[in-house]
Amino acid sequence: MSLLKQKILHVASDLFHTRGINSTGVDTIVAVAGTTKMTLYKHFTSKEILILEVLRKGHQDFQLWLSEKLSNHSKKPTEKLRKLFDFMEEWVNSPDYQGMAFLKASAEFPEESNAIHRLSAEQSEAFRAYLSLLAKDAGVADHEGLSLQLSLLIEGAMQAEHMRRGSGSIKYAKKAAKILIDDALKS
Amino acid sequence: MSLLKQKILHVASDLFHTRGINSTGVDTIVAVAGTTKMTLYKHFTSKEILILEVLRKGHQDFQLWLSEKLSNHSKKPTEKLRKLFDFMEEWVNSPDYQGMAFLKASAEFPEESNAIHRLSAEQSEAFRAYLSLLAKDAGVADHEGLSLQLSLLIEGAMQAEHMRRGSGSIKYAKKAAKILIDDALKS
DNA sequence: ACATATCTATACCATCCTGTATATTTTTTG
DNA sequence: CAAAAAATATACAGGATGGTATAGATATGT
Repeated sequence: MSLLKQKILHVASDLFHTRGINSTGVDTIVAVAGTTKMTLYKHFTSKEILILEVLRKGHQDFQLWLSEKLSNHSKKPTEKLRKLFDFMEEWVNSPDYQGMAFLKASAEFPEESNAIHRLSAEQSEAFRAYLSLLAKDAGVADHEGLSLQLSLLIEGAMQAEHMRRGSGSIKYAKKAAKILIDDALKS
Repeated sequence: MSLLKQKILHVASDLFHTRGINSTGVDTIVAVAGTTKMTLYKHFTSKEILILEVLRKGHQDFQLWLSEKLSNHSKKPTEKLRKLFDFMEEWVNSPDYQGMAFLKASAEFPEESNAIHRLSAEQSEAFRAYLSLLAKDAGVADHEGLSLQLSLLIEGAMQAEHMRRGSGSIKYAKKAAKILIDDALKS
């Protein structure tokens, strides 16, 4: 992938996160990225395509980062599950954290027929399915249920951390997760 | 308040919810409400003011509805706390449910300097404070912590229910809430 | 019936937005 | 160095948007 294309993707992701997707025009994106509209439209056939690629890259980066962190930490499934929220906290506090893009995207494009909305929903579901697998490996009977609960906590905490920074959302989400995981493991 | 003004507020709230705020033009609002732009701008000096009033009304309606339901149900604080998620479920399934507006609004207007964003953050915090009061009355020591956790679950569930309808988010949020409340009450 | 306030109808302006046309310059590659 | 590819500069079309101007219609209360 061309350097410029990467730069555009990164700048767009940043602007979408700080100003919102609909409120960010392509003129702003190319200005910040230090290029022109012609080049942008040579790499992305439309703004919608650009948005979709930003979402895809963001989700991929996050999933890769998380699963690598988890497998580096331990081979034992229950250890992984227990360490999950520590890594989520690390992710939120990492310098170039740009939110969970699909959360905002689905809010800005609420119609189910919309391609951006559908991709967001898929990513949200994929993340939950990943959590479900973690829980299953750890021997949780109702791993589907637990994964849903954990994803609610995480998505809620992301949202809250964005709305009221420094509210300690992650910290309390972590405590809640511990209680839920303990409960799910013993039954 | 004039009937037309109410109608405009209601239609705007509905359109904001189904199509998004930024994607809904004032032309569309007046067309659906069966009136004209002149009338709209006589009642609301700008689109931003309209958005703010929609948010205020939505939040007020919800808070009134919930606190009334809770006090009608029982006078005992612990009973109220335990019944909370049942009413949340009822709210989500009610015919004219239009989401928790402040969640989406804060996503569409992410800048902290923005008036809409600030109101959203205030409402989110007000809701959490209300939950904290419920928990405190029920004798929960760390009522601030529990209220934060419950609000994460609720906001996460609202978001999820909007993204993947019929995912059973509320049902599992309710189970999680029960576990967290039990844990908080016994310690 | 008269005066006042509210609502409608319609046209319009200025601005912003996505996307394209055209021509020129820079970079890469053989 | 020459040819091809990629990037720039700039201007502009076409449409949507928020908001206003003007003038007429309808309703309300006295």
